[in-house]
Amino acid sequence: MADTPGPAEPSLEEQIAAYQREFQDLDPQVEKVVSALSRLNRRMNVAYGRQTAELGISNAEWEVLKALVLAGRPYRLGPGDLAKRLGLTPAAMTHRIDRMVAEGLVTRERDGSNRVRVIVGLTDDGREKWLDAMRLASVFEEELLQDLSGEDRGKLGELLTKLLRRVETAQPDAGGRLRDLD
Amino acid sequence: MADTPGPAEPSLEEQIAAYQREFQDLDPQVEKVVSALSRLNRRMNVAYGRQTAELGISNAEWEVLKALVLAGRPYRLGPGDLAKRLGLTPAAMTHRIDRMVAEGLVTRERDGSNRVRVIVGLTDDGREKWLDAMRLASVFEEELLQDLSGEDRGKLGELLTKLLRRVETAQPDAGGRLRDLD
DNA sequence: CCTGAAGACTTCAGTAGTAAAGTTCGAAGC
DNA sequence: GCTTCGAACTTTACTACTGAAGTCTTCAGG
Repeated sequence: MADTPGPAEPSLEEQIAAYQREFQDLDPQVEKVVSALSRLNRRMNVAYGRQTAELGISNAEWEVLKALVLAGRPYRLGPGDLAKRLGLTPAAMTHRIDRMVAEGLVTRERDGSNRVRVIVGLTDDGREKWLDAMRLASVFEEELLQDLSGEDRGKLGELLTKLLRRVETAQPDAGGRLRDLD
Repeated sequence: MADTPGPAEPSLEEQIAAYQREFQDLDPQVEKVVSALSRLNRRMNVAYGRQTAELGISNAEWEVLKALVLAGRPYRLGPGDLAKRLGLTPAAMTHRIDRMVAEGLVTRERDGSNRVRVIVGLTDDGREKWLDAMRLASVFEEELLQDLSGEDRGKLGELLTKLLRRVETAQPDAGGRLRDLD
């Protein structure tokens, strides 16, 4: 009956056209960049979610593993620090760590020298999971960029870095939770 | 006391270096693009959240308004269709619409010809909010891209579109919820 | 007509997040 | 050496989303 079996999502081009129609004083070039960025990110998150699910972890857990590994040996950070790096509230971090300890991906210990401090450490199992995830991710990322020449990849990295610098100077530290408005 | 008052988040450069250290078979050029994309998106969402909060709505509500406006006049869509466009489950859509109806941003009616179908329509108030949000967003987006020449903006749009095309063909319709894996 | 299957939305139970209050320990002043 | 302040994590109450089950309507067949 429905002539449109999947109305679903309009294409990027249709969306740009709709913006022009509904809000004239908008630079289509700018809107194209912004819309593509946002869609791209959604798609990438879906892809990562698929991959981490394959490994039996969630994207959220993967982020924690990533932060610990990127911190470098001995792969230990406090919950507060982790929360800042992931852009979560400390409360959310507490719960996430609970789950990950239960799954054996990380350990939670009290700091010897300061008993109110907690230290989250990567287990061997956690490190293995991270490596597995990275192997999958790197294949996906290479595929994602496969249509771009080496030169284009460099250019893209450079352009994105410029944008990033701009927002980062505008929002000194948005590493915190989303609502540090007041 | 702490020599590192805000350990917070490592810079993009530090992060790339850490990846090289921890996982050698990774193209730094690729990782730079991917990391920049992900950070950029986080920052942008923070910025949008700040703006919509200024208008007394949430980012989630803004997305619904956006979908309705972009659908074109008469600015009406069913909850199921909306859910697909936003990448949510129908259940989440029901609740979101509840809130937005209560705030007078949209209306919920039964379709005359098919009484099981529901139609969500934009109110004048909702359209106003969308316009306000767009004005703020377009200023922000112009600022975001201000360091790029017209040529660079075009190039960036083109490169991002290439990536998008690649993921969209790889994942035919990920417009649905995140977990259509099984 | 009545029945059964399919579609579209809603309801329910469970999970993960935020904000704010609570707890515990360490450090600085008196 | 007590006491108070502050830092770091946890707990509590609430909000939003997912997946699955439920309800209601339409449509096709006997």
